[in-house]
Amino acid sequence: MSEKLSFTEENYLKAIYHLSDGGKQSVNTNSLAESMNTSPASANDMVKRLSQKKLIGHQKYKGATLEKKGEEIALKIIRKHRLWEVFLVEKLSFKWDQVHEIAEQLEHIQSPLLISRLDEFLGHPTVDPHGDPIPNEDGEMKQTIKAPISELPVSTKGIIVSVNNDDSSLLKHLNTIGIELGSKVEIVERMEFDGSVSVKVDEMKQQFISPLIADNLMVTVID
Amino acid sequence: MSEKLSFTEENYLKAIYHLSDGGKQSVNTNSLAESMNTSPASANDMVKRLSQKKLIGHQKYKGATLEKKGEEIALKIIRKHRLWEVFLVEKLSFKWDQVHEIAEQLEHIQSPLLISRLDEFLGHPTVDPHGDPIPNEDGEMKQTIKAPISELPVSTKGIIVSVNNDDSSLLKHLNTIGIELGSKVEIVERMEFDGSVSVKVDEMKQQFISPLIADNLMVTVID
DNA sequence: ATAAATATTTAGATTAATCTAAAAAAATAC
DNA sequence: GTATTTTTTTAGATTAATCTAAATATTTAT
Repeated sequence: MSEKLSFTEENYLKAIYHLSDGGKQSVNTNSLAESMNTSPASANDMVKRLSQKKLIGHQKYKGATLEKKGEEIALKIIRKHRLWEVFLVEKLSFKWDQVHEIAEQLEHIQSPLLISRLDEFLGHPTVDPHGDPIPNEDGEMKQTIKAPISELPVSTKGIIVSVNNDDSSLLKHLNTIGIELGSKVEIVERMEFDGSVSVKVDEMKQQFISPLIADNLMVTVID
Repeated sequence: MSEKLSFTEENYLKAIYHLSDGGKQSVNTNSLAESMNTSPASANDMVKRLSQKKLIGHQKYKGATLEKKGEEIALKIIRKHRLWEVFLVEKLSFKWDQVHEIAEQLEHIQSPLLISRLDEFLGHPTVDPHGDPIPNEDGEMKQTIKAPISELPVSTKGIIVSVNNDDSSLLKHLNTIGIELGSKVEIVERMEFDGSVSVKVDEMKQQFISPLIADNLMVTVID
């Protein structure tokens, strides 16, 4: 059936998937080359190769578009990447910002059984430690909901994905109360009179959060 | 420092390590080629390459011998391979005979931190699911002790590594009582009057084992 | 709508890892 | 100790993935 792809080919497919915003747009040679840290000529060579294999579509001077088969492969790689990231953070105590490079390697391991077992072992997570959604076995991804803590109902769980504010004293405060990008939070209680919020951080310590902070902490909702 | 090796180069080093019985003997081109499923010409090409990099020693027509640096690398790969096998069996419920191929891929992932974390996560195992010893971070391997169940003292733990007997009714019996290659056993009690033994299998069910079987089940001792 | 800037493609070369076929050396057999 | 067999090496070719430099097409600006 489908002949085995090289790591490089897989990486190109993944890059095309991301740059095309999930296969919606076509990807021009230069951005692809930049994303792959290579020359436009090399990117063009690879575009020809992948197009020959019917994984992407390509007309001269018109950029690359994912074909169905190519998109399937890209989604499988993304699934593997994100599952491994969950493993590294949840089981091996890595921080959210240490896992990407390792997952870039692990995503190329070939074994469907390994991935389904890993998925089960991790409890079928739907988002990775950066808050990005994990495609299921059929390549379907749940749409993620991203909102400030101030807008989430009580008992919602989520992952801190960004801080809408770069005031250094705010960042320092977050640091001291143990909240960082990638932290898992659960809304415990909301004080309606002033909008302050009580959250549980990383399934451990409970923290009180001021209305201002609650407005600036963006969270991706889990489940 | 040491330039990154290709998967192929790593695999050759590993093969040379195994074929030379841990660096003791020199390895001839033909056996290396056979072990790598390739032609003697290709193996010879690679021997030249690795010798150029000072990872192995090589004189024309005299075969290949591991240099210190090459042996270190080989041991690191073997360490990774065996740790991943433990992970697959202990954490992802693979059977001992399903893990080799996947570990062949995982052993090439580069990240010392990943391996030390994995080692810790698995509780610093000293043998893999086949009973082979796992080198530590310094490349040292505990010598394994292999003996029939009949000779092991009470409370010893081990892994079934072979059955010294291919009587099919014995194999069938082992099968029905849930003992197979790779099973983890602990000696619970020995009946001195007839040499029969009570063992705990895979940390669950307790089983009674006849003297004949106890003599024929070879075990590698853990710890 | 033409010129200038940008993007894309082609041509030709390079490197790693392989191959086949043939030559050369070493081991073995008689 | 010569002939035969086996092992090892060389020579030359091939394929994938890359590169640089040059050529060509497209887009943008005036």
